[in-house]
Amino acid sequence: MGKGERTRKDIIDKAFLLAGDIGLEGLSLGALASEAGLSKSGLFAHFKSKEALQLAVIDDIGERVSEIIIRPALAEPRGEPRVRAFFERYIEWIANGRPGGGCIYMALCHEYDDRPGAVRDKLVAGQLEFSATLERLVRAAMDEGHFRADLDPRAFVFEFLGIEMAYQHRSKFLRLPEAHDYARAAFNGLIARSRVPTSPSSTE
Amino acid sequence: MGKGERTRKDIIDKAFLLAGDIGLEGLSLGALASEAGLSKSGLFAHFKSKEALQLAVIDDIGERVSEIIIRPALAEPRGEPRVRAFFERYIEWIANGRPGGGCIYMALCHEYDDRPGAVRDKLVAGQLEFSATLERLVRAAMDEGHFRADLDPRAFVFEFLGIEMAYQHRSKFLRLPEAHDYARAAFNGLIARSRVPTSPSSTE
DNA sequence: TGATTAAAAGCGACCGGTCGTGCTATTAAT
DNA sequence: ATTAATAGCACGACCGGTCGCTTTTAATCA
Repeated sequence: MGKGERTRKDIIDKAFLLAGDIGLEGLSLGALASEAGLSKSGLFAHFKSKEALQLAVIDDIGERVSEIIIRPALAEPRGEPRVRAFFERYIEWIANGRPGGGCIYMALCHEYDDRPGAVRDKLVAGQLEFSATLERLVRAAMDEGHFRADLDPRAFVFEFLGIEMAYQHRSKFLRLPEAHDYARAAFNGLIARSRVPTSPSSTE
Repeated sequence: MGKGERTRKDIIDKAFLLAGDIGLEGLSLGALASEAGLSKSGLFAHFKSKEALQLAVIDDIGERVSEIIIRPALAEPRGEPRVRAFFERYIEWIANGRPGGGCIYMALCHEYDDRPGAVRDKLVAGQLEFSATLERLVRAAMDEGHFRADLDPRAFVFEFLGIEMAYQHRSKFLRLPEAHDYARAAFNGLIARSRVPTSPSSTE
């Protein structure tokens, strides 16, 4: 029984890596089976359909995100350090590529832009929850006086994710090495704009 | 002959729309053929392979981008209006979805993150050229004193594309209606930071 | 301890379907 | 009659998924 659970986890791990390369939909069960060291029919003993496997992979991604990004960030002091740790963990996840990272929600979405279904719903839910977590961090930093009170946390999240997306796209697809520096600089600018202003009176 | 050229353009138009929905790789020649009103084998009279068709579609996207985004932007006065027109046209392209827009490079890239080939190369080239055009606009605005001299044009382009990506992702996939406003606000912030400072001495 | 047995897991073969891609016959215009 | 273009069709490869059989595993009982 324990052995079986181990196999199931192995399959999800391999599927996680493959999905990072070719997406959740393009993932071939035959390729996954041979990668995980069993036959295609053996897969169906663990997952009753491709969709069930995809949903399991999305669950797994959520757990990885919690473990690798969210939990370590929450271990940091409240306010800017916590938001910054969130950024650092996130950028590191993207930069690592694989193993252990490399596939995050965003790369998997475009396949489902116009394709409704349980997989799409779960992807959307996962990302909304992720955004909400970051938004909560920012809101807490505002409440405790680390960020300016007139900041819009959702706008912050919007810009944050834009930076991460541009970083992922320009480093992984366009292979521009300077993307890393620009991402960090853009994030620093975002933080600077979000901090309470040091000079007391600056009216535009 | 003229008739043939017309048919070829029709096929590319349909392929452009289909690729916007399901990507360049997921595009099915059978679906495309029936959509364009000919048989699957009829396609091969116009394009000798799927790859040739994909390359033609990418060329077509480049022409559309020139026509719909770049050319109108260049008609605006130099400096901020030109950069702003670039942004407005781009955001409009994304918002339109279809017909006539909706498919832009970014949504097509993830399929080729780890798949080398002529299609990937052409996609990369198209995007680098697109980025270079925007970078040239920003650089000109700097040279003519509209933007601050210590601005990094590539960093500007990085943030610009990040905003557009976040907008596309959050409006088309997550269906968040506020994405439009946040994109515009983020762009205004980017412009404000890029302008020459009105208050003469601000060291920080 | 060693034999029995039932269940769990894995395997190869195979199904219907779709894919990209060539070949061939038919059509239609010159 | 010639020729260019098209439709129909067959092909091999691959897809997600099913089925029946064999092997391994682990608990049971003598």
